[in-house]
Amino acid sequence: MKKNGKIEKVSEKTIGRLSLYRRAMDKLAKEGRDFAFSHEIAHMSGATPDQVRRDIMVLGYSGSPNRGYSVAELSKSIGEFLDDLDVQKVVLVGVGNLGRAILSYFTGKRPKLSIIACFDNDTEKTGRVINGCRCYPMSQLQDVINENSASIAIMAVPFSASQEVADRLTHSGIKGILNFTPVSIKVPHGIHVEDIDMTMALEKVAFYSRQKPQGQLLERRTNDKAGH
Amino acid sequence: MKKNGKIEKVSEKTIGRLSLYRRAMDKLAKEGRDFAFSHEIAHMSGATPDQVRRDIMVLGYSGSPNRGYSVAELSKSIGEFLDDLDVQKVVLVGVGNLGRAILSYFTGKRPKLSIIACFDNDTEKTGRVINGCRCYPMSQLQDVINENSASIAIMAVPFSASQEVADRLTHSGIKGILNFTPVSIKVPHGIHVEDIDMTMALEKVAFYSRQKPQGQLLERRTNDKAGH
DNA sequence: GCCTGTGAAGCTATTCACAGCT
DNA sequence: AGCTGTGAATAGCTTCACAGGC
Repeated sequence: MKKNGKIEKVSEKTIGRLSLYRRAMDKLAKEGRDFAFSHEIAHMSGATPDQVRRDIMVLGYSGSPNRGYSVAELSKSIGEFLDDLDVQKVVLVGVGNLGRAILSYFTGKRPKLSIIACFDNDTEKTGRVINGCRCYPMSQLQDVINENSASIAIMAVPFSASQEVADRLTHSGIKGILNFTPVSIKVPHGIHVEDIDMTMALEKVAFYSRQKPQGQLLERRTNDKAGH
Repeated sequence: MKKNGKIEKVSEKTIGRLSLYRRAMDKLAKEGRDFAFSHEIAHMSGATPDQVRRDIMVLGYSGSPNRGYSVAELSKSIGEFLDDLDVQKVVLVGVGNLGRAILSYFTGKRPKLSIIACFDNDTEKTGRVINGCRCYPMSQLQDVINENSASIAIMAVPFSASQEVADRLTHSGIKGILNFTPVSIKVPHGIHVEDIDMTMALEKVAFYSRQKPQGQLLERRTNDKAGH
């Protein structure tokens, strides 16, 4: 998004990294830092200085060549870009081990994102408050989502229930899904799905940590000096 | 990897998708299917038929134009490509909510990947068996990794401990890390790190599920799973 | 005819390289 | 001197398009 009217495409990768930069800013702010250079932000976020500067371009915010970026202002700019004006309401579906871990993980992490309800079929769980979150039976999914205008769902249900739950969520007006299920769910056009596939991630690590025959194809060092 | 000597670079994305294709094969096998077409595999994995065919090329395995790919043989080929000959030993560091969820999630998921130990500082946990996995104190990290030749670690520790744990893991000979910590860890060259950043993922979903002022810049969903 | 395998084209994302600032 | 902002070049990925096979 440029300062003037011109609209520009922002890549999904950039969106993700902006979230990381903001987290870096929060950390620096806590340490009392007022300014940071692109290479510092890059180091903290696992990116390159070029990426950082290019990503920040979309915010329409500019740093200063001799002091870098203002920690407070960059954080604010990212917030204006990423966050909604209101708090966005989130529901969690599936309160098993993973669901509970997610609940305690996210609680209070981001002020503009609030998990307002969770759902499960297990009558041991429904009606109770779990990790600070009220648990409803699945039958109330639609109602609770509508009454609260929740727009985001986190799915941590057994894979066999994935598609059915996804359908019910999209019918209830959910606009984005964070899917922890190892299933590629089908959603109507315009609904955003972000998959977190832990098995795939572990298998990737396993592949790259294998002893490769001749250390081939994993590298491609050109002539760079230090690590990253 | 071509059939003949020629070595070819395989992209990280392809590695990830091969893992998904194998899972699709496992599912089809359970349903009694013997063959599958690229478009079916694509549908099940959230990919395109072109991608599927191209990814499969690296295996050196070929399908048949009129029956598609043999479910059993494709699964076997992917296994030969992705898996090590031996079982790869995995350790989990950090047995909080998330760590326990990970333990129960992965148990028995993949025969060639075995979580052989977990670690924590909490003396309530150490010495016990948690979700089928023996829990050791952090002080025994190096010893247990070495004695068992573990090559992979899953990190689910508090972010403040991230870098220190990563250092100890790499010093102990760990070759790959699945990092659930919201911190970009620094590792020596040659060690593979895969990050699962749940906060970033949720913020991405939140961004894309926002009602945008003029529906601008969100057009053009490229990697839209639903396709059409 | 509809599929696979694959060179070639088309895109997207990252990196280079440098002007301009302070 | 060392940084930011940004066109231009490059590398990496995906999609097109079509030959070849059953």
